[in-house]
Amino acid sequence: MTDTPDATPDRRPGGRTARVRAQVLDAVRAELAEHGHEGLTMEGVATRAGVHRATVYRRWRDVGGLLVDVIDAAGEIDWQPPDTGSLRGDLTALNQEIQQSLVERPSFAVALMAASFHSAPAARAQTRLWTDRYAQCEILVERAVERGELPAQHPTDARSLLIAATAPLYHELVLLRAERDPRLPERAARAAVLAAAAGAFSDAGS
Amino acid sequence: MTDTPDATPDRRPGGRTARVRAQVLDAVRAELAEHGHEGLTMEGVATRAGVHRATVYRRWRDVGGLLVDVIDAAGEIDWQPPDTGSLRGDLTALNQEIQQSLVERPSFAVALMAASFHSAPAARAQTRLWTDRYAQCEILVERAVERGELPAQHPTDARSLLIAATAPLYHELVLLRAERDPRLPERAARAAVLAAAAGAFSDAGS
DNA sequence: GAACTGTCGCGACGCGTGTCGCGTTAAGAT
DNA sequence: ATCTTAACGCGACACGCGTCGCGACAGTTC
Repeated sequence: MTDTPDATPDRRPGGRTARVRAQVLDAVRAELAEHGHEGLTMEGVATRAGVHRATVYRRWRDVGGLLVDVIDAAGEIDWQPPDTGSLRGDLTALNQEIQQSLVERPSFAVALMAASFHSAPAARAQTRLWTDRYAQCEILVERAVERGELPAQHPTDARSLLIAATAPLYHELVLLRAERDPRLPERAARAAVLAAAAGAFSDAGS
Repeated sequence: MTDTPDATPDRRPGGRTARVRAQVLDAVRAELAEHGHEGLTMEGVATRAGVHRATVYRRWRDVGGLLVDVIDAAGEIDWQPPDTGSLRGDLTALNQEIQQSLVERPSFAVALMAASFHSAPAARAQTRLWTDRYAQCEILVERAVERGELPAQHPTDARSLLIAATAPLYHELVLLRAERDPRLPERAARAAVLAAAAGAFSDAGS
């Protein structure tokens, strides 16, 4: 079921094993923050964690395995979507959060994306995390419908709306490597809301 | 000026040098198509090109250098944006082209993105290529204004509109790794056009 | 607390990658 | 046609990555 190779041995989860895991995962985050995804190496993690290389190889197999464990750990922290009182405000706040995570150097989010190209398990873990986040954000659309900001008779596809609102951020900052634009979060949110109001995300074709 | 390390030696660009370059670049494309970006290795390229490893290292330095040369070569082929008679049709056609390039296995475009995370020169070359393509597509918006599909008094920011129309494709297929959705190109194009008609991409704030 | 066994530390090994120096070949100049 | 030298072929080398087998340690159970 899980992609995690052997990161949490169920046979003996006690003191030392758990301590080694915590040391290694902390080392991964520290190495990621210090050297970026480029400098994330098995040997560096092992050395920083004060653990032998073979141990890291045995339990996590490769860099992707380390990322999977870190991603899953990140997915367990409870995250709440913004609630500003309006759909446009919510999407703007969400975009600002996304922009912040993509612009900070080094960016943990960018490191995950880069690693996902090299490890299928890491890619699946990342997809799981983002799918959960988008699902959690669907309540933004529901609240907007309740407030009357969106028409109720044309049911809006929440996922499409959310992706339309957030995709330009990733596209500009990650793929096009553009400079940070302080107005982009608000503009992308506004465009998505206007499209939604025009029925762009209702199931009925034009 | 150019990021290309030493791919085109200006001292002696004649017969053998040019032939080696052509062999190596062909080998890069073939290896990319056969093994994906994962299996693109200097030794594999050298072997397939019938050239010694040291030659490849000397002229292209690393895998990123090879990609830079291939990307620049791809930018020299003349590409024309679609012209279907309507903005929505143009954007839909553009999105279908993008989707095709991202879905085909192995995907040359995805390989470039993955490589761009590991080589700054390759990333710059890719950014140059995409910036050119988006600039070429601005004519789609100009034609739409001429046809009266978009209001002329509120000047539409062509780049923002194009990114809003195409970003969901990359987001779904590359980052979220969703399955191919035959209706996504048309839907993303429609949403962008509706947002543009509502003035979402004009310079004036809300 | 004593036996059992999962987990870790340790060192050695194979392998692929990247570099270097030298001799050879061939492109460009006279 | 001959010379100069840029570019390539070749083999050897160093280095880091990943694996393996063994012994030691510590968590679990009785």
